[in-house]
Amino acid sequence: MANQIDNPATIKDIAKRLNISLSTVSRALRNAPDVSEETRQAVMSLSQELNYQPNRLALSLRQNQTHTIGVIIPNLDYVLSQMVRGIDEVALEAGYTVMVCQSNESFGREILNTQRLLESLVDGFIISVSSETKSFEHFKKIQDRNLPVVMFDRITPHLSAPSVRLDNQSGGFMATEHLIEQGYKKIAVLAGPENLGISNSRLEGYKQALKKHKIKLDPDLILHCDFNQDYAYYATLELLSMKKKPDAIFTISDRMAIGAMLAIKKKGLQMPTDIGLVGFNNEPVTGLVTPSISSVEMPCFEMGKAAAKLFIETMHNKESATTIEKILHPKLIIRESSLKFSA
Amino acid sequence: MANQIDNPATIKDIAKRLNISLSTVSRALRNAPDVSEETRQAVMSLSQELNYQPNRLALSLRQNQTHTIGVIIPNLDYVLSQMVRGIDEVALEAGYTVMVCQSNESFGREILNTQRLLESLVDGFIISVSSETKSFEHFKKIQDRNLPVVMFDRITPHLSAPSVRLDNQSGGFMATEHLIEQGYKKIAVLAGPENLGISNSRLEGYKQALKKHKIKLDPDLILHCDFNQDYAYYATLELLSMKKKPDAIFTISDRMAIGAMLAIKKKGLQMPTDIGLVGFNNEPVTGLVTPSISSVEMPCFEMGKAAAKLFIETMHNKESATTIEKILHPKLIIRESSLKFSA
DNA sequence: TTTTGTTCCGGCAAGGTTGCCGGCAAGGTT
DNA sequence: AACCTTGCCGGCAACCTTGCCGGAACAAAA
Repeated sequence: MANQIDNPATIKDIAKRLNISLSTVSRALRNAPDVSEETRQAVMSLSQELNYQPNRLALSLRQNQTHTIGVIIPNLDYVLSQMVRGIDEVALEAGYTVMVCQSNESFGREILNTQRLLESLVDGFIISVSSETKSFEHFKKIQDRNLPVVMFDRITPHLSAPSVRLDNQSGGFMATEHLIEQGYKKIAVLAGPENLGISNSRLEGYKQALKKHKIKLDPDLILHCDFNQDYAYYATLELLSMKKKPDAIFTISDRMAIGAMLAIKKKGLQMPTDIGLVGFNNEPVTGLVTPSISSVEMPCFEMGKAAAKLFIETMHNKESATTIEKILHPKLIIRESSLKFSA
Repeated sequence: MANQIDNPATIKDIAKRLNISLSTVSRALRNAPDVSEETRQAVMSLSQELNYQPNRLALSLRQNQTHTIGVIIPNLDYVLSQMVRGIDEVALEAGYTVMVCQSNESFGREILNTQRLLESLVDGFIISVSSETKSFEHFKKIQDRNLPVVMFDRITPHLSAPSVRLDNQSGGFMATEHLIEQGYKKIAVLAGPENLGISNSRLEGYKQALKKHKIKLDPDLILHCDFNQDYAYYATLELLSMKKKPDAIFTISDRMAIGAMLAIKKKGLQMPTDIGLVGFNNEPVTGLVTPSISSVEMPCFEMGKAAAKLFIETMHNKESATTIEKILHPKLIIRESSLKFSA
């Protein structure tokens, strides 16, 4: 029953009680070689008794590292929550603490977050960029300080840093080819913001699938809109009002798929007979709505873990190539919305 | 263009360049009174030029506070994500940084998180307890260190701390009374884990509504199960296999409502005609499934903000009563699953 | 005996910041 | 002339820890 009431015990307290110097206590605690077994025992047992724990601030100040990772993400939706959980998992294991900041898809907020985390003296960053972000100066400031950065999910070529991402093109390809194989002829895409890499890659996969199956690309069937249910709703209404309206839609996210679904229902059309629909992310909601929506699954949790692992590797050998790119693979989950010919 | 390449500038650098003492620089930067206007100007302009920013570690070490709040939550589902966003919002505004740790509903993990955050020397805690937690010793350790704690959402009477919560009883009452008014006679409840306060309060509201409308309480219609879609599914199947099966179900969360919905469909029953259903939380998914599910809405974002505000108040006058309890109010959102008599 | 080596320990500085105290000079008051 | 105020500044200690260096004590080798 040591006095837990007072402030936490420090090395100084131990030294005083044992009548030895600070240095000796420090060495004893760190199992340094030049301490007699006797004093080491004494220090150890007293430190246990006093429930000594090294002061992280002092340690960080001394060693110039905080064992903290700054994580910047656009929001905390289903996908990113899973990823954060993955990051957390690995970071915890490796003795790091994580500071998560949401940019709320705002460029200004992202800059502010970067700023704040730099002030907090984090040891490095794991970043998924906001959809609003077109300039990357604020991230360069991180690299100016020689801190490691890992990008994940929403990566950008404008920043040279190791990254973890999905094979988005493959995902787009799978979704589109599946629709083609189901007999859909005029397949539209609801793509995300034009400057967003993941959106464009998925779109690229779409184009690739059309090409493979010798379907002519119709630019009118490609709509860019915000990553957002409402926009997708109106965009779909628009699509369905075209003279030669599409018979299938591939949306770049499930949020958008939901919007599209609502619009399709609004128009009184049936899935999958009148129109096919495939989303992206495989959020649980896709399995719950009627009809259930096919979607491209992304290993979110794994991706978070991979990002954290890559970060820690980068941390340990800073000289490593910045061009490491870890790519995870998607999986198509087929549900009612696109299954014209059931098995 | 100062040398941004090197390590961040410190007070010492400024002092050297201006040939004055550290103390004077420190005072000048803090706008202390006893510095001549002349030197203050010099210090200010040079500090701008060198892009000086105080080292937070040194500051924290000196002032014994880190301006960091430890947040412990059971997971990052829809509800808690919103709340975290609210906490973030207020904390950022007040100059605090937030460290979020997920317990994953695990008692052991919650203890570990507490431990880690204490080691990180956070200035205090904002906590929503895990459903597994029955002992609260680990939280007492926080209070032993005299750090402020605010509980939110899932609060417990076993820890005396200011708290922010929903009027859960009222929520349970609203949901149940609504079902009664819609003509349902045998209303079952899928309650959460027995030791979870929010679950019991909602259940209490249910009982209160029955009492008000002079409906006899049937203990067989109250099932406790985990906060979880699968458990709810099986529990509902069980309910619907009873001889005198219920004609309505109130679930303590939307996750469970989804499970119940799936079971109801599995049994081939129709909502709202054969059976009514009301959930809790008003997650977006409730509006998307067919039939859409009525649910009790909870102001998550506001609750997060309130928790952070309360924390900051508690922080500033530590002597304040620990019994402050801020209560937010729910709102019933009526959808198809319970609307027998549409307007 | 002197040299060399070993074992253990203490002192000091550093990391960046602030609070307290004392000091110095210029001016004003008795 | 002796004293006190005022304005400004520097030194030192403290927060807690670790790394480096030097030194004391003693034993073994020359």
